[in-house]
Amino acid sequence: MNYWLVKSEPFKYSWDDFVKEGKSVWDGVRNYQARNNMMAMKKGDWVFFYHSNEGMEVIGLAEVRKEYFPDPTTEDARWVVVELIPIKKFAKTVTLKTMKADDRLSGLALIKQSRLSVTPVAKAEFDIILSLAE
DNA sequence: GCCAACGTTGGC
DNA sequence: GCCAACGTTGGC
Repeated sequence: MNYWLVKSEPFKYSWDDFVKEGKSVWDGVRNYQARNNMMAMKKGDWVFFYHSNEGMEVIGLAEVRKEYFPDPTTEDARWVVVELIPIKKFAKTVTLKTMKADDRLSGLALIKQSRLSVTPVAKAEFDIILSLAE
């Protein structure tokens, strides 16, 4: 079991949109590192849902329902998507500020590679963020 | 294959 | 709105 974090600008696609649809095909990723992370996702992996730009916080937990397949929004065979389903919205969101201030999370890929839209989260980091969210 | 120019992301 | 970080493109 692995853990991940995906970013979305809430004006484009928010947690509420995600819940309303009940699932999401994570399309439009056009970055090799982000794509490689999606290709490493296994069914049942857990994924933090993060709001970038507005909010700047981890808002909920999702799960990988379908492993990677070709991105239906492009003819280009290089790009793939995964399908995610919402699990739960957190009682307390975890802000970027909180995560940056926590020494235990200094290695978080979200912080170190701030532009990457799909990042891995270590088990220890996952547990810490989850504990801050409840 | 190098690197300057350019575009995009996202925090502030 | 600004700009740092960084990925991509294209000329050489």
